[in-house]
Amino acid sequence: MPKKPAATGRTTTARAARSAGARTDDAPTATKESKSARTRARILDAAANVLSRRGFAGTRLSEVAEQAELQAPAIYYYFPSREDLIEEVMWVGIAEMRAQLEERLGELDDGTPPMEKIMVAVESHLRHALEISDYATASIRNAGQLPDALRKRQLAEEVKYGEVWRRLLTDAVREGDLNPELDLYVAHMLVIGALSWAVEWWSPRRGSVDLIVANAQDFVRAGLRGHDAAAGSTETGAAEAG
Amino acid sequence: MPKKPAATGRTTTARAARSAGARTDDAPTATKESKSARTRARILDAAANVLSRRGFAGTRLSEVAEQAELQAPAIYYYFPSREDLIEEVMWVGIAEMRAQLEERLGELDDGTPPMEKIMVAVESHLRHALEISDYATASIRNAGQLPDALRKRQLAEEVKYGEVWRRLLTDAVREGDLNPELDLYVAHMLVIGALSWAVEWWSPRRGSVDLIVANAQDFVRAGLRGHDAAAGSTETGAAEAG
DNA sequence: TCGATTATCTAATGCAGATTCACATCAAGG
DNA sequence: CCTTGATGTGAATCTGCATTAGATAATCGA
Repeated sequence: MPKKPAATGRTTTARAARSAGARTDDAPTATKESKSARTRARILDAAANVLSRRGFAGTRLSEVAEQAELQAPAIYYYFPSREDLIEEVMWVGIAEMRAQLEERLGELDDGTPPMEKIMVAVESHLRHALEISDYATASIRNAGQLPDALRKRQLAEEVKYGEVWRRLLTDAVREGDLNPELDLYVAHMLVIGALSWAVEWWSPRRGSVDLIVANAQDFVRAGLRGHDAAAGSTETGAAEAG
Repeated sequence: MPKKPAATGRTTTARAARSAGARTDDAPTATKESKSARTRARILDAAANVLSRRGFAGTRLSEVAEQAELQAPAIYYYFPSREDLIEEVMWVGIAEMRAQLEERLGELDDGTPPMEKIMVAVESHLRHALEISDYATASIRNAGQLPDALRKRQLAEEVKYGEVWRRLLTDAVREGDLNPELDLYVAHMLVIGALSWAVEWWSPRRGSVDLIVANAQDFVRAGLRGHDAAAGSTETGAAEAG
């Protein structure tokens, strides 16, 4: 009966090490558990990748195993079940997203205007989704197809991430930077949608991430602010009968 | 050996029937869209619904059958295989979307300014996705997870739908209605993303579709137009082909 | 080198779900 | 009624895949 490694691994799944890319190895003692941890991380990474491409139901342990360069049953040494593995990917996906966002926001000057913070958030979201992480893609693409049981933690993280955004938006409102005709929640979702959708169409051939970021920032800033004229001429003959 | 009904039938739902031209039989029994056709449509509708909720790999024929109120093997009387069934759903999804958009655009005055046409497109997309059709939701959510073999037709339709939008956007550019800093393709995708994402978060509890439409229109219009003070450095045209 | 703990493999097991097959049922006409 | 084709069914295959069991390898402290 072998002792399994950190079953419900939460933070620091050694993938933090990979993505942050900060250290090769700093603690001598860390090296020992590092092999096990690294295998676990390899599996998790592979799962994220497969999940992002195949979807929840389409994620086969055999494919995960192949990509992690081991045999499928070995996965059970690190995760109690397929569902647990997937759950962790989904959860880590958004958690990292929020972590990165808060880090970026933390680096800003106290006096930074709300709209500028939103621009930072736009960049953070896009870069994370496009450059860094299959986790984010997996998380974004599969949120809608996950059985409720698996969704809990992810949902909680999603809420937290949403709250950060929400705060930015309300700050912007207070500053008068937001088109007053916009419903805050709807606006929030429109922005997140514009950004999240990028994982569906972007590829390096579509232009540099920098280009995408710049465009998205322009688009979101203007969209949120609204045109001066927007206050008056909103009616498009479409939704007048509220 | 019973004679199967129109194999590659497109006359599926009443709605679909009107949208595209048939390419197979209709000469002998021109007016026979009765029970058989309706059963087929029921299956297709059920498949669209299941597909939109479960994803490609998660779509079980048993669930489709249950929703269509028949037994799973009966599906094979109308569709050669699970994949064919799914393929048709995906394909019809976007085809209808485009059909509706072109219909709406066709109703407009010749002199309608480009930006207003875009507003109509925004409304059309949202209403179709939110109100009318599981097909659209299924199509949107699963485009990224479909095996290439199944993707072909859908992709073709997607391109056509994209071309309609593209035309609207280039017209707006000609009119000087678009922020010149925006890359056309990226802007297009940002808009589609903001709209498509609605299927992930909207529910009647989030507000009326009218509200969503109005907000989206404001957001998109302002976002595309850009605001007057948008000055800076850009090398638009980086990804300007396609 | 030995044994113990850790890590991983190969060969079952068992189920779920697509597809097939061999009959039912049903509607309409003779 | 009885035939015939259109529809549909229930039970039987066949396969893919998660999960388990039972070894074997690798690592390491002594």
